[in-house]
Amino acid sequence: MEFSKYNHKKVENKIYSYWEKNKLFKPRKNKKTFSIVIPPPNVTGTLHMGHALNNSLQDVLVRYHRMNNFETLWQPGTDHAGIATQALVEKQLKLKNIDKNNIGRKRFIKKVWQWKNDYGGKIINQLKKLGCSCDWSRNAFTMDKNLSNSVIKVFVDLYKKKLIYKSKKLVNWDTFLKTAISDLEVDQREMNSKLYYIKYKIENSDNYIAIATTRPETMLGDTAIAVNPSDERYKDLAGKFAILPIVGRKLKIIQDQYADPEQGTGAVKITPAHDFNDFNVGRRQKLKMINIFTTDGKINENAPNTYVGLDRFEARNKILKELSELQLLLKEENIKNKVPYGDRSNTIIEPYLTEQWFVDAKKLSESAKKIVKNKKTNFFPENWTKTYFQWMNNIEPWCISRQLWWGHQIPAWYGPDKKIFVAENEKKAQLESKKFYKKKVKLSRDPDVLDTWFSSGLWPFATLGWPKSNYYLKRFYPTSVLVTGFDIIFFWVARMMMLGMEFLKKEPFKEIYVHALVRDEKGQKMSKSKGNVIDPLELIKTYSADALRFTLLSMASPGRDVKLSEQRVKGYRNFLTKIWNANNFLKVNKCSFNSNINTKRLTLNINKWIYSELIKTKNLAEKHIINYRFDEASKIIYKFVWNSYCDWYLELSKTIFSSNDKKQIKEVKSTSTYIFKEALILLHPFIPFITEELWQRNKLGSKKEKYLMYSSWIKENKIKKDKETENVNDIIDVISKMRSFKNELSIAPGSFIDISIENLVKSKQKLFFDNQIILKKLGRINSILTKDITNKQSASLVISGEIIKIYFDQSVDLNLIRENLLKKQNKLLNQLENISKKLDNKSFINKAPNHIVEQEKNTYNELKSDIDKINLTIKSLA
RNA sequence: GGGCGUGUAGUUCAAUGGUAGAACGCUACGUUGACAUCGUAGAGGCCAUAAGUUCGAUUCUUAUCACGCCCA
Repeated sequence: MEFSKYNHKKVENKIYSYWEKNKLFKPRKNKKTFSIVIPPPNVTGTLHMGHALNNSLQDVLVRYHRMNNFETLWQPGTDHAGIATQALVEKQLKLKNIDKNNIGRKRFIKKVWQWKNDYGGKIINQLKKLGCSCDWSRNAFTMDKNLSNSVIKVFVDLYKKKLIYKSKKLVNWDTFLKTAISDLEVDQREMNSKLYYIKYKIENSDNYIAIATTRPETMLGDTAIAVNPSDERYKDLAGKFAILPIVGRKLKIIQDQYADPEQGTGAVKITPAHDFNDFNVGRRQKLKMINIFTTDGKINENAPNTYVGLDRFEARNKILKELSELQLLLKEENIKNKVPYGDRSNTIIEPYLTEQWFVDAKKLSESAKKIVKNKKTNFFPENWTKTYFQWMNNIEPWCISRQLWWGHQIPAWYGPDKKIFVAENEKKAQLESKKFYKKKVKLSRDPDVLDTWFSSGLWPFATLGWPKSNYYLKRFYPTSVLVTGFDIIFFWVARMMMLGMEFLKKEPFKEIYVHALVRDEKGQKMSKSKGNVIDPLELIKTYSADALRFTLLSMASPGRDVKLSEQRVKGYRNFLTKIWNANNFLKVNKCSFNSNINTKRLTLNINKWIYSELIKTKNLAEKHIINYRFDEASKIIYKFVWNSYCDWYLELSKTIFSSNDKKQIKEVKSTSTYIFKEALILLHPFIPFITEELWQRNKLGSKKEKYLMYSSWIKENKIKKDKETENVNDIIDVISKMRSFKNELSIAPGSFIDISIENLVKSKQKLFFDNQIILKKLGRINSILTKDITNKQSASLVISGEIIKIYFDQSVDLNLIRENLLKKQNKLLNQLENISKKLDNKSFINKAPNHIVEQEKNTYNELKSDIDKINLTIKSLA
């Protein structure tokens, strides 16, 4: 009979719309709850391997809990990604020759929304291709009305608590995007740079003081020179003045611990407006702060005329040229240093003096730390706790304002005298200003928007409806687990913890499962520039979403990166085919899926055996899922389906099918389908598509459990230890050994042979006779004899201390057999020697635990008996 | 400089205080009315190096050497 092959391309889309149509992803009321909020992908994003891993993991958890009677919510959504989205739309407009400044803020934002509505759903559809079972009816977006309301409320609230403030500070300034960014968005890259040694003339003297700098152009903003108070070389110069070359400004030579006598010349120029360390020196020493850059990194009017308008790097060259003409450039040194780059713009970040809004992260971090310390929130793997604390303990004020248009505009209004009114809307701000000024004044709103991570920080509760109280918030907050990559522990996780604790007084998640990065098969980070990016959607197209998911899950070992190779995906695609074909086998044998079986009343050993294997597998898989060991869980189920069920059980069942025993056939028919059905249920969280397809094809839904997605894993968890299931293991062992023995002796594996079990004990003989149909078929045995045939060539096979004689018609090389046996014997002798050494060791006998000693003694005896039997056999070969 | 992690079969990875397992790859063979996207069998490892703890270390401790990541 010919069967159709599994075609995932036809199946997966169809199945997904079936789930959606029947609204299966919505939470169903139940006693226990389980909830996850998705790490919202950027609305500009497309699905990459990181997403694929992240969401496969979440989907397994969600599907597992949904099946097993938890009221389960997977809250989805996307992030508005301020900079990325604005840049993207700006670029598109530019192609149409439209400048955003010409159309103005309002119209520009309209354009962004239009883009979002047209293309923003792309990644959501890609998540669907992966099989994600999010409740899409609740799909959220960080710029949605209700989320915006939460953002405003949080801002106003924190401002009132003085946890948000405005301040003039040095910030990381992106001269390309013309906005401030947070420290986390700065990438420190090691570069080959030059250290320039420059002479500054001492006032009223012919002497010079030499300083070293990697950024000579910033000298235009120098306001002092610092030396270390302990530095004898400069004792005399301290307090005097140097003349800033080119500019001519007088610079006081100050003493400050910051100057490191070991570095450069020991004297250091101080540019408080353009260097974080110098800024601190400037504050301590009350120095003037001179800003020399425009927002786009050009020299401003605070510099000599010839420099104004020059780009910062042009200015550097011009300065160097001029200094060398003035013979003030002492030398250049090649060095390696860290240069700050903006992770979005890829340009060098400028420390820049501006007024920005800050969150007092230090205060907020206290309860966020406490909750982890008290183990209300746990990291898995646990060592991420350290990373979390390390950052929390050294937390800096968080700069939250961005000079962008796309995002949550800061709810702050300014009066004519720059007095700040923070309020939920303009009306309220007006009211407050009226109170203050005693009359109506014109207010202007702060043009800046909030850092995107500010709104993502509210994600776990804002998406559930906060600040309104509703069923979802009450039911699903705190969420059960956050599944995320380690790269955003600071960016995102820490902030959700802080804001969640501040506003809900409860931790946002009970557990944080931190997964690794997906790399290519050589262990390299995937990047477009390297060209080693594997597109998950391509893999889905070729091998199916199920195969991709299974691959990622089986490789998700804690604390290890996932090195993805296409071969693995292919391998798991084969697994799907295997399942498909097993189903075909059941159909060939007219196994009906609807028959009820009472698993307690199984009579056939093989049925009892496969049932107990099923329970074992379920127990382990359950344990592994709860412990986030998806690698182990997927492996154990894989092994059960392929090795236990297909390789052995179905093979064994063939012997029954070809017999005449109607009763036995009936039991096998119903057991095989029953086990298959249960296997589909176990497999479903990992490979939802093919399991659903088979569920439907076989009409496995009952009235009580219509949907596979709602079918619980089997409840039974006791594993019966009885002789009958053990017998099956023995039979399997005998068959395997027979096969390998034949192979070693180069006997055609297909040939039927006679064996004699004369030397076996009675109970073992019984085993052989009880299972002779199986043994004859799978072991390819003609007849099982109880008397030795003396006139035939034979060889002896030793199985756990028992000898079975095997006869063959074709002539076999006796030397081959002998060699073979000797090889085996040697191996055993080595083992025996090791064990007897142990047993001779008195301290081992005295100190090792009893059961280990017993165990060693047993192995010793077994080995000895095996060796003796082999000896006998070798002798008999003569 | 501080912190974290990883070195186990050709490759990717597990497990374990009582001398090691899987998958893929490789080799040989192909008998069976589910399946060649398959079956059966096989080869393969001083568990990075050194010292210590222990009756016993691949496993615990320390050091060294490699590699990776994060923070300054």
